[in-house]
Amino acid sequence: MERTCYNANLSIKDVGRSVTLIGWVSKRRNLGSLLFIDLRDRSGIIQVTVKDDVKVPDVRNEYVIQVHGQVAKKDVPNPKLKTGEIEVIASKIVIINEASTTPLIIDDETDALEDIRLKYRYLDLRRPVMQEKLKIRAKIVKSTHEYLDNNDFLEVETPILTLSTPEGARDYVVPSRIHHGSFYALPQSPQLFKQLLMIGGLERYYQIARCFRDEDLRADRQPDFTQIDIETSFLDENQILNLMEGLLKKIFKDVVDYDLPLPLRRLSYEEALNRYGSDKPDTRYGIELNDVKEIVSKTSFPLFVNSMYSKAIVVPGIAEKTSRKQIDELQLEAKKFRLSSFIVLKVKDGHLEGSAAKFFNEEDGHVLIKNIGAQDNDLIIIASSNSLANVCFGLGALRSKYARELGLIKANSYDLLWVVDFPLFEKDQDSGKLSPLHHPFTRPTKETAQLLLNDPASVHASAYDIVINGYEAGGGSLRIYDQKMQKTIFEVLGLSQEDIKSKFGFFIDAFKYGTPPHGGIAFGLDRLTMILSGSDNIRDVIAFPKNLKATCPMTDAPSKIDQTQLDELGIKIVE
RNA sequence: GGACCAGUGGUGUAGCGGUUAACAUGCCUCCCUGUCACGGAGGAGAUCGCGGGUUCGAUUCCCGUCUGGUCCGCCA
Repeated sequence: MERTCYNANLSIKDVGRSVTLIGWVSKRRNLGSLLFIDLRDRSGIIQVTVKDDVKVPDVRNEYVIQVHGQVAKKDVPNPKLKTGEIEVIASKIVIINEASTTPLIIDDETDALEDIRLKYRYLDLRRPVMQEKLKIRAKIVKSTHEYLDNNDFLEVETPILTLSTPEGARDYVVPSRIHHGSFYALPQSPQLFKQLLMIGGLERYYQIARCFRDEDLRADRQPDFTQIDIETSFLDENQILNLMEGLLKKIFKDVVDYDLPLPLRRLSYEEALNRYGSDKPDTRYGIELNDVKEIVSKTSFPLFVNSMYSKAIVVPGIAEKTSRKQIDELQLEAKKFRLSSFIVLKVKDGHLEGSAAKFFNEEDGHVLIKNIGAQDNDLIIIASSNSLANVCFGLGALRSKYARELGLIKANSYDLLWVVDFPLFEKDQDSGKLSPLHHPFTRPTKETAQLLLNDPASVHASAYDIVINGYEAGGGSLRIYDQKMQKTIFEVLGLSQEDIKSKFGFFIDAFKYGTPPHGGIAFGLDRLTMILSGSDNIRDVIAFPKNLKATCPMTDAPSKIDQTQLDELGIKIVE
C-alpha cells in the first residue's frame, strides 16, 4: 500500500513535500467548509487539513484512511504534538476501511475501566500510552540481546512441554494424547535446562523465556510471564553481579536515558529485614526500623517485657491528624502480616502521648524519643513479638503504606540494590518444615556449608536478588555442581530416594560427567517494563494479559473442550 | 481459602425510600474557513449486575449471589 512515511517522521523540513499517509482517524473537527482530521499511526498524530475545494468521503472516528497531500507549515503551531509545527493539506482521501463506534475512547486518557479495556484489548492497544509501554518492553529486550551477544552469551531455546516437578509453584499441566494418564508441565522457569546447558558446555546462555506458574494473581503477577534467563559457567558471585550490573546500566541508558551509578549497593538479607522490614526494600525514603528492645524492656508493659524482639518506626509529622479510628485500621493492616501486637505513641512537646505512654517513666520516654530521633508531632509505632520476621515484615508493610500515603516516594526516580547473603532455607511458621528460600539448586556459601546436616537453618546461600523501587526485579544464585551436595540438599528438604530419582534423576546423573561451577540469574521482564514505563500494574505492559481470575476477558480462555478431544486424551471431567 | 472496595445510557461518574434517574464524554442531524479537549443548536440512548426480603412504594435499606479490582495466604 502506498505510503511515504510514518506521520511523526515528518517535520518542518518537509514543508512543500507531497506525501501519502495511512492511519486511523483519531479525531475530526469540522468547521463547515474546513475540516481537520487528526491522523494517527504507530508513530503519532499529524493534523490533516481538508479545504473546501477537495471532495472528501464521509470519514468517521477510527476509519482507516489514506491521505494524499502536501506538507505545510502551520501559522499557529500546536506544542502538544510532535508534528505540531506542520499539517498536511489533503488533495485526496481514500477510505481503506470503515469502523463502528468503539466501546472505549481511543485516547491516552480513556475513562474505560480495565475489564472493558481487556475485553477490547486490540482497541486499547491503539492508545499511544499503551504502544509506548510495548515499545519500552521491546527496547529492553533489544538492549538485552545487544549486551549479552557482545558478552559471548548464546541464546538457546528450552522446551515448553517438559517434566512436572511439583516442588515450588503449582505447575500448569498438559495432558499427553499418546500416553494416557501422563502429563507434560509448562516450565515454571528453565532452571534445570539452563543448568544442563552449562553441563553441556555452553558456558554462557541466555533466553527471553516464557514461564508459567499456576498461582493466584496480583497487580504484579501473571500466570504466564517472561524472564530474561541467564546462566554462566566458571564465574564467582562478584563476577556475575558485575556482569549483570553492566546489563542493567545499558538497559537504563538505552530505554530511559538514565545513567545508573555503579557499583550497585549491596544489602544483606539480614540488614534489609532489620532496617527496612522487607527482603525487597524501597530505600528511596526513610522511616527505617529501629531496635528498641533494650529501652522498652525497662517499661512495665507486659507485651514489651515478654517479647524477644521490639522494633519501632517513626512516621514524621502526622501525630495530630491521626485518629483513634486510623490506628484501628492500622491494626487491621498489620494483622495481614501476622503482626498482631503493636502500640502507637505520639510525641508532643517532647513527651510521649497515647494510651501506652503511661508504661514509660519520664526518663525512658525521653531516651526512646532521643534514640529513634523522633520529633514533635511524630507517630511512633512499636511492634513486639517473639518472631523477628513478624516484627520486621509487619513494620515494613506499615513503612511502605505510610510512604505511599505521605507521598515520600519521588516519581521517576530509580533505586537499585542487590539483596545478598540469604538464608538457604526458610522454616514454615506452622509446620516447622524447611523449604528452600530460593530453590533447591542454590549453592550454600563456603563458610556455612558444613552446617548443612546439623544446623541447616543457619546455612547461608550464594544467592542474590536485584531490587528496583521495592520490586523484586530478578534473582539468582550460584548453583550446586557437586552430585553429593545436591543429593544432601534434597534429603534435608525431606525428599525420599524414590522422589529424588523420579523427579530429578536425570539431573543428578548429569552431574557426574564433569559439571562446571555455574550460576546465573533471571530478571522479570514484565516487572522491569513496569518500572521503566512508570506502570503500577503488570497487565499494562503485557499485550494480552489475564485478569485476576486467570482468565482472558477477550478470548474467554480457558474454555471447555469437545468430548472428542477429551476422549482422545483419555480424560473424564468430574463436575 | 480469606479480608476489603466497586457494579447506574456505548464509556466514566453523580444521585436518592416516591426524581421525567442527573452530569461529562462518545454517537446521530444541522450550522460554522484555522481548529487542535474547536464552538453552537437539536436528538437518540439506562428494565440502576442478578435473585430474594423489608415497605403502600426499592436504583436507594437488608440478605444472598455473580462480576471486576486491591491485599493476605500462595508465588522452589
